[in-house]
Amino acid sequence: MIKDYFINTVEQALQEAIKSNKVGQMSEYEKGTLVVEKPKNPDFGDFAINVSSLARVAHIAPPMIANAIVAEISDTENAYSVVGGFINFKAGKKLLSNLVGEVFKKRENFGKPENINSEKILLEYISANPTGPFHIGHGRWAAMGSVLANLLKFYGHDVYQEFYINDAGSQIKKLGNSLAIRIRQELGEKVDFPTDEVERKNYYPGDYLVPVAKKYLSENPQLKNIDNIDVKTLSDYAKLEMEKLQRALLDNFRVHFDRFYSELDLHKSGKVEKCVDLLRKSGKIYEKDGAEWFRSSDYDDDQDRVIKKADGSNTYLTADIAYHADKFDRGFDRLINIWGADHHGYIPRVKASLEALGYDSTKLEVLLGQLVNLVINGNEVRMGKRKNMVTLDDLIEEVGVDATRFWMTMRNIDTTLDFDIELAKTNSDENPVFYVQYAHARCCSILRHVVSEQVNAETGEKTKAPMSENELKALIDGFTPDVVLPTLETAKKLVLKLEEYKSMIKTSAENRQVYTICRYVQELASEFHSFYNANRVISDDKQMMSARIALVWAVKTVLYNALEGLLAVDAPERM
RNA sequence: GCCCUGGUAGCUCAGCUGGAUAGAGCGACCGCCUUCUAAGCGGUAGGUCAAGAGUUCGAAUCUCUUCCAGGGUACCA
Repeated sequence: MIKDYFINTVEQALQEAIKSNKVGQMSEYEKGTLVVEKPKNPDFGDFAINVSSLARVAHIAPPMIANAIVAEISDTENAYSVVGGFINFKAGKKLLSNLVGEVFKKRENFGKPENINSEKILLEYISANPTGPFHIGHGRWAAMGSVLANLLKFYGHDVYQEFYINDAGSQIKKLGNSLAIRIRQELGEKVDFPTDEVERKNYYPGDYLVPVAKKYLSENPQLKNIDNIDVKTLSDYAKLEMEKLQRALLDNFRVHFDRFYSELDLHKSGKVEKCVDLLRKSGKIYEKDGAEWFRSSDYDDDQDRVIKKADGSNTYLTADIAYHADKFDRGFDRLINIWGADHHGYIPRVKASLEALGYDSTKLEVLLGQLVNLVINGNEVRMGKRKNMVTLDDLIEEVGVDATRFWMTMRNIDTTLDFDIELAKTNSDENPVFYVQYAHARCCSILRHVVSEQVNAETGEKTKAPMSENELKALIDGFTPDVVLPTLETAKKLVLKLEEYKSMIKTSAENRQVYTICRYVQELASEFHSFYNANRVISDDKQMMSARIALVWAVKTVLYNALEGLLAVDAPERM
C-alpha cells in the first residue's frame, strides 16, 4: 500500500510533466517501467525510484527528469527528495498508521494480493519409491513443497498436491526379495544378502525390513518356510508397509497430499499404452535394435529416448510421460514439479514428449533442488545411497518438526543445503527458528502481561492490570489507524517491515521461492526485538501504551500468519 | 567430452530482470538486565564478490575463457 501509493504518485506526476513538456522528448510513459526499490542507505528514504531508465527516451539527464517529476507532486504528507537519478520517499505517519490498520482489518488475510490471475495448479513433489524410509533429501522436498503449496494457495491459486508412487518397476521385486531374506532369518535360516558386487544390487539390505518380517510372521504364525510363497505376495506386503510408514511420517511432518498417484494404477488404466499410441501417431517414433525410440532430439533433448524396450515393456520415462499428460487431461492450467538435481536430465525428455503430444510444455515448471548434506559436529556427512543412511525419521526425532521444516526451507533451492544438526537443536539466537518463535512468544507475553495484575517484586504489593480484558478487546476489535500515531516515531522501521510482508508474498509466490519467507520472518523478528529493547510497551502513558500494544498485536499476527499459515511451524505463546 | 547447479566476510548464506558507499546471521571483540521473557539488544573488527577478458556512462549481477566443488549423462527406477 505504501509502495503502491508512492509509485502511483510518481507516475501521475510524470504524466503531468509529460503533458507540460517538462521531460524532454518523452511523449508517453509505459506503465511498469519504473520500479520501487529500497535504498541501500536508509538515510535516503524508505523507498526510492530510479528514473535513469527514462533517460533513454527523454534524452535528458536522469536528475533533471527526477526534479521535473517531483516538481509536479503536491503531496505534503510524505517527503520526496532527489539525489542523482533517484526520487527518494519518506512515508508520513498517515501511510504508516493506515498500514497497521490494514493488518487489523485483514488479519489472517493480510498480504493476500488482490486481482490475481488464479490458476489451477498441480504441485508434485517427493514422489519416492515405496521401498524404504525417506532419507534426508526427501525431507527438503517435503518441507519446501508443502510450504510452496501453502504459499500459492494463500496467493490465490487453486493448488492440488500430488505424490507419484513409483510402485511399478523392478525395485518392487527387489523389495520382495529382500523381505524374503529377512523372513528366512526370522525363521532361523542361515541366510544373508549376497556380497557379490552385481548380485547385491537386487536387494535392499537396510534393516528396516526386519520389523516388517516380524509382523508378517505374527500374522502368519503357521508359516514354517516360505519356499512356496510367491515373491509378488511379499512385494505387495512390504510395499504396503512402506507406504504406511511414509504416510505416517508425512502426516507428522505436516505435509498433506490431496492424492497419492500410483504408477501401477496408471499402467492398469491403459493410459500408458494409449500414450504410446498417441506418440506413434505423432510420427516421432521409430524402431531401432528392436526397441521403439522417441525422437526427442527434434526438440531440446540431446539424444533420442527409448519408449518401448526390445522386450516389449515400457520404460520409466514412458509412464512418466503418460502421468504428465494425464495431469493436463485432468484440467490443470499449470504443473509444478519439485525434482532433485539428480533428475535434471529428465526435463528435456518430458517436455519434448508433451510437445509431441500437443501440450504446452511451458506450462510445466520443474524446480530443481540441490541435495542436502548433513553436518554433524562440524563434519559433513554426504548423503545419497550410502549405508549409514540417516533417515528423515531419525532427523525429525533428533531436532523436532519445527526446526526440521524451517531448516529445510530456509535456503535457496539452488544451493546445496548444509543441515547442521547441532545448530538446529540449539535454543538460542544461533538457531533462527528459536529466534523467530521467541519473538512471537514475547509478543504474546506482553499481551498477557498488560491484562494481568502487576506485582511489585520487592514489596509484593499488587496493583490492578494496566488494561482490562475488555479494553484490550475493544482496542483490537475497534482499531482505528490514529491509535498507533504516538509510537510511529520510534517504530517506523518495524511498521515498514510489516509493509514488506506484502511484497515478500508476491515475489515469493511468483518466483516459487519459499526461502524468502524464512528470511522475512527472521527480519521481522529482529526488528521486533530491537523495538522491544528500545521501547517500554506497558507504561503509565495510556495513549502510548495503547499505540504500542496495537503494534505488538500487529507484529504477532503477521508472525503467526507466516509461521503457522505458510511455514507450518509452531508459533508458541510461551517458551 | 557434454548438460545442470554453485564459488560473495573465519563459518552459513542474501543480493544476480545491470545502477547510490557489497548486506545479514553465526563466530571474535567491547558494552547493556531494580522495569513487559538477556532464549534479547547496541557497537567494533572482518571483502582483490574464484581468476582473466569483453559489453556498458556504470558489472557481484550480462557474454566468453579458465580453475574449483556437487550432481547428471541407461532398453534402472
